[in-house]
Amino acid sequence: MGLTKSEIFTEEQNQIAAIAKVLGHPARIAILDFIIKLKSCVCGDLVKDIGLAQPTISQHLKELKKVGIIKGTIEGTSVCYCIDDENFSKIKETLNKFLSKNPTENCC
Amino acid sequence: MGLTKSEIFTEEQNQIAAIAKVLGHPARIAILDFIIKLKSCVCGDLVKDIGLAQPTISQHLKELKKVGIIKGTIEGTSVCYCIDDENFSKIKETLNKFLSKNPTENCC
DNA sequence: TATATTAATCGTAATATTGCAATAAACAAA
DNA sequence: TTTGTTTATTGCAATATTACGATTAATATA
Repeated sequence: MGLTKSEIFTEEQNQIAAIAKVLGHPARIAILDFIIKLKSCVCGDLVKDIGLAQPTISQHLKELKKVGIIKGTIEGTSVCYCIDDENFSKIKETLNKFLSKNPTENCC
Repeated sequence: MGLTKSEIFTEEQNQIAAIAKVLGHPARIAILDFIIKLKSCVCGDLVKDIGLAQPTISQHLKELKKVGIIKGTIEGTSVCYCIDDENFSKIKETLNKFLSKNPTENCC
């Protein structure tokens, strides 16, 4: 009831789902788009660009950080958010591995 | 609230997020694993294999069908669920396009 | 030190998701 | 037609997510 039964799935299934879940919100995709385009990596700029309240953006950044897609570096009073290249590569590998296991034939 | 503000994001951002969201649950990954391995495509076999109640599996199948990853074919009293190859290819392309846009350099 | 700037955290309301029991619907077989 | 088999739908309880105002924490600057 509202609670995912993680224990009945494999480690890998849970991991893939966890990554996909974090990517499963347009605000987080928009944040990644913004950071990847190197427009800026300062949190405040994200708030201005995306159009959600600062606490909301902060919350989404936290989610992205949790799975290791981005990392934050404190620079004075502001925080610089960047792609965590090493982790993001691993994440992409995990997803690609799943996406590439296609059935050679189908039954219907 | 609890309501995603889809209108402030691009079509593409919403689309990527919608796909990722559906993949963001281990039961749905397990279902895809099962179908892809061609163990069986009958709904009832999924229920037995995965260990969630029949209505729960049925609900997850509905989600997967909604974004076009799978399709269901009625075969007598049972339903055969298979990967919708054409749609799944498009979905993978969309995801890969996003995953491959990496920043050439990083700021931190 | 006082004040501004920036981002995180807390608390809360609204909505969404997950899971299942009960039931319905659709079809096959006796 | 009746009965069994299989899947979908309904209704509901428990939990999670999204969003934001208010506040806090941390640092920079006057």
